[in-house]
Amino acid sequence: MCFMVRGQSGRPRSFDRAEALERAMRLFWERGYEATSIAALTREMGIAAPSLYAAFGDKMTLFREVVDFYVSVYGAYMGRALEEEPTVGTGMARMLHEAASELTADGRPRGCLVAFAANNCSPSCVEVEQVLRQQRGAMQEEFERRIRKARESGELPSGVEPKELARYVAVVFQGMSQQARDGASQAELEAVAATAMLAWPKAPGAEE
Amino acid sequence: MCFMVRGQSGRPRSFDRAEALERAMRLFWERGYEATSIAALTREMGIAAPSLYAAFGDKMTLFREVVDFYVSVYGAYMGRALEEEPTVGTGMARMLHEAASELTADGRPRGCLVAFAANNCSPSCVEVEQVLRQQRGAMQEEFERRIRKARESGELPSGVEPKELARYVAVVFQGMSQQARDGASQAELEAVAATAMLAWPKAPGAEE
DNA sequence: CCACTTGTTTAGCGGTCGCTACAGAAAAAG
DNA sequence: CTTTTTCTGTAGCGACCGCTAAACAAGTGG
Repeated sequence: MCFMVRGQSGRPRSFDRAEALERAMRLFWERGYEATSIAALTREMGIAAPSLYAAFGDKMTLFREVVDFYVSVYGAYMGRALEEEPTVGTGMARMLHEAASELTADGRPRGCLVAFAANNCSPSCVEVEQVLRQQRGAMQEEFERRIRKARESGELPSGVEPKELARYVAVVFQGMSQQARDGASQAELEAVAATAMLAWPKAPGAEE
Repeated sequence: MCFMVRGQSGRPRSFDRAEALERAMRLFWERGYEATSIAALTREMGIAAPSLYAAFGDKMTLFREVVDFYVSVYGAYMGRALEEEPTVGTGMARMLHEAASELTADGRPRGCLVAFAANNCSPSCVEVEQVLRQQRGAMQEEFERRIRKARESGELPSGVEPKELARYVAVVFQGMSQQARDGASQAELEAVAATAMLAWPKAPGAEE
């Protein structure tokens, strides 16, 4: 009873926590927060309810963790596209182009979890709606920062409003996500992305 | 017992059916299909459950009627814009511009019911999801028809693909709807609509 | 008045929801 | 071995879900 601080006492967990989290993510991704019951989660994760609650807290805490995991894994391509491309225009184009394939990839639910997992919520779980709303806001702000940086370096006309342009890109992405849910193919979404980029402001020095 | 076919026997209904339908619509619009319980509906409509079932059938039948009503009343501006404007370009621009104010109007839920009321559904009510999916498809086809007509009359370059362009407009509209839910103002959505129309194909004869 | 039809009210059905009390099982510590 | 700690399985809590049986109320037709 003295210094048992190794955190290793007691019966060991009988399942892989990371794998269980991923399975939970799949279900939330497919059906959304409220429509995913604890019973469905335990079935899919292969564990009983008390194990779930011991490992992840309550349903909402689990969902938060799922969202964090999703964003860091399945949303990472966005930040990469914006960082790695030399100009904001090619960055946004690449981001939307990659979104077309990410949102329709085989072997996973279609569309974006952040865009759809908590759109229709009972009054009891507005908190969950807020979590995703905040994530969408963060994405939009990332767009805005990149655009503002480009404008300051003279890459875009000074008349461009970063907030407005960022909102436009977010609109296109979210619309593409809905289309993916409704069955649009990768090629169809790529065409949408290409069309959307026709609205992108011309560089200051580029005459036609 | 002979020919009482006037449909006027029995105790008369004690509530206004049309008003009850409208109140139901508000609730579905705000919360979506599954998150709106019968208890919430009866409370809001001011009637008891058996009256609801007698007048509207079950929950899904009521929802279908709500959707039809919504589309014919709150979605009518779309068809009007596309019909009344002389060119497809001004028609789409007006439609998106009006959407910016429709989706953020005071005194009603934000965003489009058809876009959001059944995004996260349990396996038990995929049917409802299909109803709205079909409505979205109908909207997109309406866009496509108008674009095709314009192309055939030489109003658009022959390289334009009506289906692709229609999907782009649908993407913008659905994204705007999401933004409206997330709190975007009418002015902000109008800016998005204006930006989106920058991608609209130039008329064949119009040089710059 | 009575017969008939239809709406309303109360009360509650079987089922699922998120969540947990409790007892047993599996590890480390002594 | 026993004790302590932590996880697992069963079983079920109270609340809510969509929906409805049954008794009563309010009209029409005779």
